[in-house]
Amino acid sequence: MSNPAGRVGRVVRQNVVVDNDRCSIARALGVVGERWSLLVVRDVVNGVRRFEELREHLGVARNVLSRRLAELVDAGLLDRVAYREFGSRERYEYALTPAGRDLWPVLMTLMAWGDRHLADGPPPVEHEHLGCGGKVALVPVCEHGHDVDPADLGLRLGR
Amino acid sequence: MSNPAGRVGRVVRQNVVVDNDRCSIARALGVVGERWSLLVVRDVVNGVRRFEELREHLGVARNVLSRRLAELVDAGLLDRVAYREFGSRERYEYALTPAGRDLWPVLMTLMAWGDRHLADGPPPVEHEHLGCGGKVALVPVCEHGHDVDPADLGLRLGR
DNA sequence: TAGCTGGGTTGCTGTTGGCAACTTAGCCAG
DNA sequence: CTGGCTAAGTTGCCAACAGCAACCCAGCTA
Repeated sequence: MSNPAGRVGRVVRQNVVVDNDRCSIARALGVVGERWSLLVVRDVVNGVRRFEELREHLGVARNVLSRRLAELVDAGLLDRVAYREFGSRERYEYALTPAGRDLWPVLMTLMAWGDRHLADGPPPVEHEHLGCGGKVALVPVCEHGHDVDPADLGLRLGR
Repeated sequence: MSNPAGRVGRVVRQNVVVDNDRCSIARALGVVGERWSLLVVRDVVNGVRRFEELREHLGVARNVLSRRLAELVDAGLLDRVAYREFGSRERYEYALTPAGRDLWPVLMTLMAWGDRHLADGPPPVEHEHLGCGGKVALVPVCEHGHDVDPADLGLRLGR
């Protein structure tokens, strides 16, 4: 590793370079980094759970969706659960697992970035605190309770 | 749109479905959703700025990296800036634009998710508040200052 | 003048994405 | 009990993109 400044435990602002296959970002992207994965998760979060609904809303080819869903089930982000409607045979829909549900902050930050940098109007969707109706954002806070200015954000290598 | 519950202004917990090309998540993924984009941004954030360094650290093919960098410059996430070292000709390195820098929350949430769900040990990197040394996380807070429990997070359609 | 180095481009090949057509399982109507 | 309908796929084919390796190019140094 060509990382002179990145000694263990040292706080640095740059040149914190982790071997790529140990990096959690790289690993996360290995699971949800493919073309439709996060959009599928987004739709399932939003209540679109069935194959045909997903295909129609996403405009994705059936075989691609089929593969993506199988991979997401496989990766433990979705569960394939049976359901049956009146006068129809048993079918399957897709539900989030806890791991899948935990992706909501990723979706939220992506959405915030898109709202900010790619918008052509007001944000089409906002997150809201059901308790009080206020808009919700993700803010960086340190374990001692300080609000953290992004400029004061450092990286520390673990052991 | 097949979205009976999603009337404008109505707060709902699911079936909030936005037309795909107006969705900020879809747009964001259109820019940073391709295979190496976020990893390149991550490396540039971490101080890896030059073509050869990026290529070596990411293990990506030159032509692919070349294309990705051009696209990221094009999309306004990176700037191609000249530099010159003693005894070398002028070369170029890549620096984050404000829009690129604003991706840090996306990287942070991805990292947190990977740390939580794909880890095989302690987190290799942590974010730290340079003021006090405390670990930093992104927490959902509403505009009225309440900490928001993820279970109390709703979606609201904009106009 | 020849060689080195960073930062690419070009050509070839293998994998993935996308479309369209076909399949399958159960329900229902005649 | 035959034929049609629907959701949820599967299969086949083609085009686009990723990956690898080889080559290029501009300026520096020897």
